[in-house]
This record gives sequence, structure tokens and C-alpha cells, in this order.
Amino acid sequence: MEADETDLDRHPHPHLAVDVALLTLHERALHALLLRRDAAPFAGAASLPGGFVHIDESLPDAVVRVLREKCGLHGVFVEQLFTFGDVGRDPRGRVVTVAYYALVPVAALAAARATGELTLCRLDVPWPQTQGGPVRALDANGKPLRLAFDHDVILGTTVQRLRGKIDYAPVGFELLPPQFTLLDLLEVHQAVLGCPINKDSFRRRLLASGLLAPTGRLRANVAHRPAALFRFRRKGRGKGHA
Amino acid sequence: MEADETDLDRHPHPHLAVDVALLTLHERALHALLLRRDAAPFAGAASLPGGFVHIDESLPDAVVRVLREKCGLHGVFVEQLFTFGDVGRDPRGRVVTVAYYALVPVAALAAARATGELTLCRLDVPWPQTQGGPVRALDANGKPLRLAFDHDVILGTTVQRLRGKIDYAPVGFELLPPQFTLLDLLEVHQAVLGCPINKDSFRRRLLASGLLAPTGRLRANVAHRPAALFRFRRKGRGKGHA
DNA sequence: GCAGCATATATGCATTTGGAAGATAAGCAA
DNA sequence: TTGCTTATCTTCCAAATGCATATATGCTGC
Repeated sequence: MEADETDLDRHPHPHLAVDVALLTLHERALHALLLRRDAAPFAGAASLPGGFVHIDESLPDAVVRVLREKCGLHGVFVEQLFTFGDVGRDPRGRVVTVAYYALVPVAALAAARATGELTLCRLDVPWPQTQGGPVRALDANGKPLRLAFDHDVILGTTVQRLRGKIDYAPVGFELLPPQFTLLDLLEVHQAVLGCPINKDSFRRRLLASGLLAPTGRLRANVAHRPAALFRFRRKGRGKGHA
Repeated sequence: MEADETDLDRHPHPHLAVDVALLTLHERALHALLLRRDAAPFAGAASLPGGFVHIDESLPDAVVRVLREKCGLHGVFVEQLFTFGDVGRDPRGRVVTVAYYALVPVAALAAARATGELTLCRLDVPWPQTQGGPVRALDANGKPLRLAFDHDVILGTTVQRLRGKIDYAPVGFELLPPQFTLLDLLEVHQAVLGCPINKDSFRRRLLASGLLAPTGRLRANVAHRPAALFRFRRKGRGKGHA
């Protein structure tokens, strides 16, 4: 940062946007909340909710505003993901975007989906483990949607981040309602990781983690022994990571 | 992204910069390469090498340029860290910075340190584990330096990221010369993590990881049994992460 | 009300993984 | 050559995990 802002204003500088990859769990699969663009560029394509950062708002504030204005959502879990700044990523000009990801239980989207052009699209992750790469979003018929800008890469980076994080950070809870069973949580992990998980060790590990608070209640209306309902306990006594 | 760029140009938009937290290992401790600011704001304070992003260069290109222009360095390991965009973080106006971290063996800095106002400052991390928070940079006398902008937080985020990553990603090698002993690598991990590590399990884990290629050579000029020298083998056959 | 069903939960055991300690090896110095 | 120091190897033990089995429980159909 060698020059005064007055110097810099003589030259054009990049525009700055935020985009939000909002993920949820629906029918045991990861879904993203996408909107349909009706203006060029990429008219007709699906895109992440996003918007330009105002001169007087922080990045998290911009994200909160975008989620409110475009999705009618508030109070959702949000974390910064990565900043994408390739020169050619927006045909309109130089736009650098700070991508965030948001996680919400699918029930919280009922209101959002009623509002306008939003659709919940199942994600198709064509790579294993945490390898990374773009991800496809499927329409109701299972056909891949055209995604605007580099949003396929942003979605891919989101899944990659979640896969690397879910084993040691309590992010799975953000995709579940306040009360859930261990099987619910297991299915979240399986959907994120894209592979089956050992049920017993998962149970033991989670019960020992101190992250679960028993509610004393049971899952109702199931034609078999009902599972215990748990609640996420924040500030689980962490045991380091080594 | 709802508006045309022509619309947006009517309004002022944030400036965009990159800052690089360049870390190395010196005397078994993490050090950062800092430069002394001679212009306001924060004149006299220490700061990360950084600069504004040009309209026609990608973010990685801007980082490479900054490292070349300000530090005389090229070919170093660089990864994106986090984007800092608080409204008040730069008193000159709205500047959002995409922070990167770079890792280099200390020997590679000989040239850089000769060039101008660069100093290698030992880092003092006042928090355990991966808790996070700002980090102090110490001068040659061990006194904390005044750090410009939010660069104390950027350095803290770098250490936090490294601590979370070094156990499962091959980043420790970037801080070592091409050939090194297992004890060298262990000391890198200890310096990053800020806590002692079990020597035997470290040896077993690393030898089994496939990341080390034996060179057949031994450390010379030591008054005891010399350790074997290894080389970092890229593309170690990863075994997933579960 | 009762047998039976499907899943939840608990228990036991083999395998694997990581920590700790001792034994041995290999250079150099006196 | 002896002794010192650190590297490397071997062994043992505790903890975590995968797997198989046994038991528990609420519901459904009769």
C-alpha cells in the first residue's frame, strides 16, 4: 500500500462483490439455493445470490444484506470461503468476488423458496475425497443447469471445504433442525463426504465429543424403536486437535 | 450482481489490495518478513508487504508482483489466506485486502533482507492450539513492534491456519531447505504448533506417509550419529483423510 | 392385548493407531 | 579404544476404530 487513495482514484480499480453458496440437506443430498438470472450476462443461467459490496459496509454486512434482499433469510450460519479474482471471470469488467458459504436446515428455506426465482438444486460432485474441482447443480429432472460466472467452481470449493472441515468442526449441526437423532447427523456427514460412514464409531465419537446434549425426548411416529433426540451443545469442551 | 458496471461506476467502490504474510523458520521459531512504513498512515510501524491490485492482473499475479517488487523474491510457496474488509481498517478510505501467506526457507531470504527496509521479526503467539487472535512481532531486542492496519490479525490468522493445516497437508517442507533430517522437520512442526511433539510417532507417521524420499546422504559435521537426509516427495500417494 | 417387526442401543472382540520406554547403532572426541 | 550424544529400531501398552452380536423399545397387524 504505497500510494494515497487520491492517487489511486485516478486509475480504475476492480469492483468488489460477495457471492453466497447457500447449502442445505434435502432428501439426504446436498442442495444449493440458486437463482435464475434474467439479465445479461449469463441470462437464463443459474447463479449464486450475490451483490456488490457497498463503500460503507463490511463484507459480512454485505452478505447479510444479500441473504435478506435476495432470499428473505436472516440469522443463518455464514463463513468466508475464498476470494475469486480471475481477470476474465465477469464479462462485464473486472469484478473480484469474496465468496461465502451458508448452511441452513431445509425447513428454514420454506419462506425463501416462495419468494421469486429461487430454486433448490441438488449438487452432483464428480470427484472423490477432498480433491476439488467444479460441481454440477441439477434441475428437478436431474439435468445439469448452466451456471453463471465461475459459480460452479465456487460451489465446488464449498463442498471441498465442508468435506475437509466436517470431521473436526461442528458444522453438520447447521444443516439440521434444533433437535435431531444420531442417524440424522450421520446422514448429514454422509451427504457431505459422499461416502458411507461406520455407524458405531460415529455414534461413539459424537457421544464422546461433548457436542451433543440429550433432550430426553424421542423421535415420534416411527414404526420401530424411536431414536433419542439430541440438541447441539455449543462450546463443547474441545480436546485440541492433536 | 444485479447492476451493470456502468451503473456501479457512478458510485465509489472499495479499493482492493493484497497483503502477504511471509513466514519462515529462524532459530527454531516462526518469523515474519516485515517492512517499515515511512509514509502515513502508520508511519514508522511495521507492515506486511502489500499493494493494490491492478485492474488487469489476477490476485495471484498481484501477489507475485508484490513479492518481487518489495522483497526481491520469486518462486515461493503462496496460498490465499482470508479477505479482510472491515470498513475502518484503513484510515485512508475503504480498502479491502485479500491476504495471502507465503512460506520460504530462511536461506532464501538472504537476498531479500539485503534489499532495503525488510526485517525478519520473531512472532509471539499468545494463544494456544488453534484458538486464534492477533499475534505480536518482536524486534531484535524482543520488544513488540507496532503493526500497521490489522496486520497483527492477519499474522494471527496465518499462524492459526498453519496450525490447523500442518498435520495433514505437506506445508512444513516449504520452510525447509531441499534436504533435511526428520528432526529438522519435527522442529518445524513444533515451531508452528507451539507445543512439543512425540518424536517416535512423528517419525513413524512421516516415514509411512510417502512424503519423504531418502537421499542416502547423512547430515555432516555433527558430534554424534548423523541423521539421514530426506527430500520432499510431491504427489505422495495420499490415503484419503478419513 | 399380543406376537412380531424394524431400528436403536449396548456389549464384546479383533485390528489399527499412537505414546512411551528401552535397546542398539553410528559418528566424533578425548 | 572408550565414552559421549543423538539416530534408529524394537517392544509393549493404551486408546480408538471397525465389526459382529445381543438386547431394548415403540409401533403395527391381528
